[in-house]
Amino acid sequence: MAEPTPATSTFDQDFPKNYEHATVEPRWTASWEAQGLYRFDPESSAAKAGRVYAIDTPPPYVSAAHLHTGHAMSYSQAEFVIRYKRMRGHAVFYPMGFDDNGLPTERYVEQKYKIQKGKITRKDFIDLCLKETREGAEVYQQLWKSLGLSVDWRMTYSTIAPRAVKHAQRSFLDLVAKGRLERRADPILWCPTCATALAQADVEAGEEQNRPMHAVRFDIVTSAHLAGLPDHGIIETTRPELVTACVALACHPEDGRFKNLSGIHFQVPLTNLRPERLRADTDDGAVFGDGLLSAPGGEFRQVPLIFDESVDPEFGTGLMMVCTFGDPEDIAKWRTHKLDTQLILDAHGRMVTPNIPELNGKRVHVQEKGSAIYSEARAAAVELLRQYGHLLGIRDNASRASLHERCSTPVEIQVAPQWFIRVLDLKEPLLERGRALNWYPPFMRERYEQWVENLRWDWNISRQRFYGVPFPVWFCNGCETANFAELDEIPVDPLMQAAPRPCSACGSTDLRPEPDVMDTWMTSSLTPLINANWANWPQGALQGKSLECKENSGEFPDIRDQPRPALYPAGVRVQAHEIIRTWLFYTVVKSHLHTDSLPWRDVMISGWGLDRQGKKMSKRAGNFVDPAEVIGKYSADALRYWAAGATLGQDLRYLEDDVKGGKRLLTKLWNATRFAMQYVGTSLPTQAEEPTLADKWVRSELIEVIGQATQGFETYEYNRAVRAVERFFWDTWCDHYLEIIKERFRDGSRFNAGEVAAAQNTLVFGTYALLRVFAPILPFITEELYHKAIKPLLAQSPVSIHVAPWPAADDGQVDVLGGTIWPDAQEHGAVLRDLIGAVRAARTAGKIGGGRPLAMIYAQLPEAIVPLLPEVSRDWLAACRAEGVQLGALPDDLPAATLGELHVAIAVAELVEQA
RNA sequence: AGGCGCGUAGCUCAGCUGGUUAGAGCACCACGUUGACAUCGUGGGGGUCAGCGGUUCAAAUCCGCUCGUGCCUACCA
Repeated sequence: MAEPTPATSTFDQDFPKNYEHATVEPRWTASWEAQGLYRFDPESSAAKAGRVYAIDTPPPYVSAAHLHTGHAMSYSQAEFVIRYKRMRGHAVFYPMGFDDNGLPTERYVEQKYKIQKGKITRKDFIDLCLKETREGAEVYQQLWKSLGLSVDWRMTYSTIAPRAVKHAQRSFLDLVAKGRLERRADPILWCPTCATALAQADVEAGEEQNRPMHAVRFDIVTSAHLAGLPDHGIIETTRPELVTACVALACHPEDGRFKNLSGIHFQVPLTNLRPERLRADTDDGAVFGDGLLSAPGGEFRQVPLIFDESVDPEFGTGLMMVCTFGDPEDIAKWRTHKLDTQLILDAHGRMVTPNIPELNGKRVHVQEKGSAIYSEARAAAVELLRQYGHLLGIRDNASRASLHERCSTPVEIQVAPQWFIRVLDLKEPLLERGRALNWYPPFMRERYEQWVENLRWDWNISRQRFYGVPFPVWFCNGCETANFAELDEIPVDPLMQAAPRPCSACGSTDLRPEPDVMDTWMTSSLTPLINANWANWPQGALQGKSLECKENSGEFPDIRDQPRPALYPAGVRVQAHEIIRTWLFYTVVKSHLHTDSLPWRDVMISGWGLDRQGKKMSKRAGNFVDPAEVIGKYSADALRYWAAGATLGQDLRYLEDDVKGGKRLLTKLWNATRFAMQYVGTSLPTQAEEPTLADKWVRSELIEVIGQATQGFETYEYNRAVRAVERFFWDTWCDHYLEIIKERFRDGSRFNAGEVAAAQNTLVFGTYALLRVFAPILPFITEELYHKAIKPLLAQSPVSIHVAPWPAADDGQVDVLGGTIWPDAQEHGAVLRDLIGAVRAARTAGKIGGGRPLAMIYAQLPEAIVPLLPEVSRDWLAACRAEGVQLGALPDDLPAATLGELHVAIAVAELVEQA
């Protein structure tokens, strides 16, 4: 009989009664950092064997400085799986990135410093952006560390740093070489507030609101007026201010009302207006001042009637105004019918109508208070149309505007030369890539499919902004040829560096830099390639390498800036669902074009962090909770525990009670481990063990639970893993097993030394296994407990629980105590559990506390259970602190209970003595 | 307007390929706990699994429709 090791003062010192997360967590953060525990090691055997797991998580916009528990949630969720993979023996490559180039940062700086593009020098502006970027990154890194993210901070990238710039420029040049890039002066989406071109993905639908429909009369040109035909047509439009940009009226070819009108022309209202006083004096009209009025005096511009299948005869009057440009429909008809172009908006959304002073210079869109949008240009146009008798009516009409997602301004369409990546011809191969990717959860693929199917624009990557990756391009002032930098000349900023050679076409040395910068997604779409240092790859780096997105092959130069093709394709991309159409889509495009492969094997899509009411947390809404506060109050582990409660792909509400639940779990884990170790002592038992049913049962259950947890992590369903483990721990391990074995250590007469040794082994190895399966979720307390309780007992102990082997192997074999599952142990253990439950119910019925010994348990049991009693009864009696059991009819006068088919009554010790 | 997700206890949510009496946590009630528990344990109340119809020996689960809700996409000049 081994002596139990009771709590001593030494034990209390080594193993404090309370768990202090506020001191423990920062200590381990520092320790892990000092050891370089999470560094990617290309020399490790796992890396050399090709067991590499590279992670591509979102580089947050550091400019935002608004981290909330929603961010903490999604990064934690990714990290659960990352820690699991590390324990499975993968060489984990987990870098953090910061997205600090582009429009989001510019918008932030503009708002913070109340400045605008154009009123500050390009250099000053960029300096401010860089400053905010540095400060933001610092704050973020602090939080990520306190959250326990196992990032290799040496590998951090920034999307404005030279390495990323080089990648973006190489990507550009590679696409030029592949014939994927075009410079075109197409009509493109345009933000009048930001004064830049946009891509389709930058546009979002606004709230539905009243956007009145205006009926406008177009007179038919007199010479074409035939007897019996009408003398005018009526169109309906929500954009009356664009009437003077009309280039055609369109109808459906089968529409009977217009069939006979083939060949006729209409007069465009207001185009006959001229400024009153200066009409005779000048030709160009550039000098009109305020107070001038227009008056009829010129010729009406005439536009044809065109026939187009896309016009819906049922809509409005069946006659549609085509102007340049109100919406994509206009562009389509403009293209098909080769129509004239009448541009009347400038880059800031102001009307350019020199002949109509009342309209000229007026803003098309003005953000009013609330969500209503009032347009001064529209109001003026309506007034003019009414004045000249062209406005036939206004009716209410609900629809929604397309907004620039960064500033919520309704987008316009402009024509200006831009760089485009042709993608519209790639829909099929891109859909094929989407199908080849492993989506977790699978239904998220639908979002991708729909986006690709609905693509309507090539990817415009030009932005008329300051803070972004420059195009490595100089234009020839002589012949307008675009001259590109060579691969060995990047990264380069043409605004700072003169063209390295004369124009390739005409030999001129008169070259000017491309002033535009690249779309921010041009860079962030390269994150898997940036991590692999693709821009530094030699020719043929991927040759002979499987791009099947299976396991990666080995061979790593270990210097940070060296090419690392073995990290590509990455193992997994983790991101939220709302950027499937942007980040995920663009990354797939790039990998398809650059490497003819997928960028990663798996994609894990997380949901949103919601507030208590179920609204998405955001800075703008002001409904966010600061994760640093939560960590301070409840610990990072508790916050992570909350995050682990989300079903993959589903949103999760932030409820403080759930974080408190995590804190409770930590306390329980601490106490249970501390309790267990009191009975183990300072070394493992040498006595051969003789496990009882309780030992066999709990070990068998544990093995099953480990299997469930493994299965959960393998499919990125961390919540299944944590729920299974937590339930086992609380219910089976604490409430049953630990209660059962107390008696083994308390009363030396009941159990022999082999049985005590069995309990001690179970405690040690069960605790070790539990700590390991909890470790991905609760990295801090598991590390602390591992070092306090387990590591000193093991002969060959891992330096950290986070590099300890996962307790299950690929083939499902579990290494806990030899992985033995005893036949019938789970079934018989369930009987034991029920028998204990029945007695506990009887105690409750008789108001008898669990501490009071029982003299006798009277039991009436089903036939099938009776034969199990020899195996079950000792643990049963021990758990119930009962002297004996007697089968048969139950005495009437004792506290009794029924659980299923089990009927029991109990007699406390004193009562028996008195009887 | 299409697509996807969700609708299960007062609240927040699990319930994978259909199979005992539908579960957990929180909240609530009662009882017990000076021997691991800044508490914990035991027991209890509480559900038309949104609704209707279908398939099946068997449906929270599969199918159809309807309603509500959220998101994605498209938007109608």
